[in-house]
Amino acid sequence: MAESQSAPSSPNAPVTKTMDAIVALCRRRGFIWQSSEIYGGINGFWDYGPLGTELKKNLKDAWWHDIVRCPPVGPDGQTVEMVGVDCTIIMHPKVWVASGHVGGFSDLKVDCRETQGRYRADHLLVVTNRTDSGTNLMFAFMGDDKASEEQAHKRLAKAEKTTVPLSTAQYHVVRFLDIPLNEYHRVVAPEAQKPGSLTEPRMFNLMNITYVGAVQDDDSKAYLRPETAQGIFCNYRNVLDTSRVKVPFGIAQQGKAFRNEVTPRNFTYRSREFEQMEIEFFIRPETAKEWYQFWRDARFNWWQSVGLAGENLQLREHDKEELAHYAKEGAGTSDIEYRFPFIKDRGFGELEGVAHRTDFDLRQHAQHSGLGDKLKYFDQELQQKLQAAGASKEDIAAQSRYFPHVIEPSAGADRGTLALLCEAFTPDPNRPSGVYMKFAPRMAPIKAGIFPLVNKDGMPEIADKLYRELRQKWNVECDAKQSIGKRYARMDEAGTPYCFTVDGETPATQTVTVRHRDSLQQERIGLDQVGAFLQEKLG
RNA sequence: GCGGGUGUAGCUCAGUGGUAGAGCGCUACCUUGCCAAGGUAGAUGUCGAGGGUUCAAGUCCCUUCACCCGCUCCA
Repeated sequence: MAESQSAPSSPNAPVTKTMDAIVALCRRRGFIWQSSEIYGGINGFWDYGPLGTELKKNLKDAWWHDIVRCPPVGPDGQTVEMVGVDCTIIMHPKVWVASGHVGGFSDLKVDCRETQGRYRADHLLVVTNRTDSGTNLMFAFMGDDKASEEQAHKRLAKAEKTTVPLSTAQYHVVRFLDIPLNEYHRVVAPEAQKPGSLTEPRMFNLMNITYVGAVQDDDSKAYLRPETAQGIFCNYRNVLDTSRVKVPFGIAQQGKAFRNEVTPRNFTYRSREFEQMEIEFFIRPETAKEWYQFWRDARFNWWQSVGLAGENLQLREHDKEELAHYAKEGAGTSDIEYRFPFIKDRGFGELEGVAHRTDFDLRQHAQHSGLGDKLKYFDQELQQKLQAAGASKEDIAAQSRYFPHVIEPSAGADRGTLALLCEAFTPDPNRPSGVYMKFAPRMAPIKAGIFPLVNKDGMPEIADKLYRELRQKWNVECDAKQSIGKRYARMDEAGTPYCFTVDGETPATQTVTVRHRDSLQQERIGLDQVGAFLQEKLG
């Protein structure tokens, strides 16, 4: 633990860039705290303090501005059309049946205490003696794994002092789920040496369940959304009907999502409640490749623009076998990854995934909602183009109505905020704080500190006037207490890029000093130039 | 979920059965003349929580919660 000592307890203690040190600074300065701390905390939930809230808001606002209000020019040279929605966290339970979440992620799982393997209970089979005495061993195997099955048969044969193939008159295969609990001590798990290592089946539901209405029964069961995407898909028709967008266009949403992670770990990186920033971008199927590449690169560039410009950021294309169920047939999936200080195995962790989801979701909702082809997009431009080209009526009808394909750039706001924190954390033994937070000025929680050098001789009044003027546009802080060095040091740990100091010369010359966080350099500028200075630096 | 470790003031830690401490930070006042300066005064502890052993528990035992590390999981 000595090596991972966190933030400085004294001004001169050396600081190294470790996750412990970053977490300690986050706590100490009010970026991030554990939720419900006074009750001992709750695993996988985190609160943002004053500085963290500003930081996260800056990231989300930048995303909203750069994606929804002012998106980049598309690969076709056209202005990208993008609109926002803000959907509920609780949706109709059928949404999650259609999306595949209910089927795929609420399974009974069985753990092996010996091998630490985990199995889906309904995939686990057991080979056993039909007429056993109540003491014979049983051997479990994976139903979809031939090697596992053969091994179980061989081991049973050995235990029963017979040979394979086992006589079907004497031996049979049963479902693990059909074996009574009091017989588990006789079951040998796959790869295990001793019997009795399997736990009883437990429900692993990755979605949070809640109940809507005062009566809690199966009919009132609902889920907290595990992704914001489905709110977009469910409103896709409404957006088309009300906002005059045309394919290609995007719908963006920021919002909370919930997942019962098996093991929340690594500070806020894997939380059970977290915030997403998602785009579903609807396109003609044949343009999938170019739009996929466009968004992948645009999103990568965006993360660089908010301060993750170094080699800690990388773009990684998924291998085929890594692809999600909805993306198997698509143009690809890639992760934008950041090298967090805590992830040891590969070094990089996902910030955003860009996936070609094909038309999977819209088709699923078309089917489950019963709307069918009514959820298809009617492409009038394409229809006119086909008519002009002299296509047959049948072809025009068939081709101009379709389910758009979707490119989904899905980013984590909390992971992004954490990456900003990690990237900004800069140890510096030459400054009193031992560390400063080198946020890009656009992201910095506090844009400027305004200080009277000494708390007298009219300096506080001038500083206060400047403070009141600047706070109209930016989050700035005025502080007159204690020595100027302490105030600069505090601003270093908050990551404030600029400090304006009113000193003895100010009344005569109407100038203040600007102290630059990264270089520690100072310059004098006119008191009436401060607003313009910040405007230029912050964009 | 499994195994190991940790938990005392805001932070870093001392305290091995007998009155809860230090440094830093924080607050007020004084001082100040550009990088956590100095003086004076002050506030702050469910010793992670619950239970047990004991005349007496921060300290020993049990349970639990949280965090860290390694597995596992991660549509």
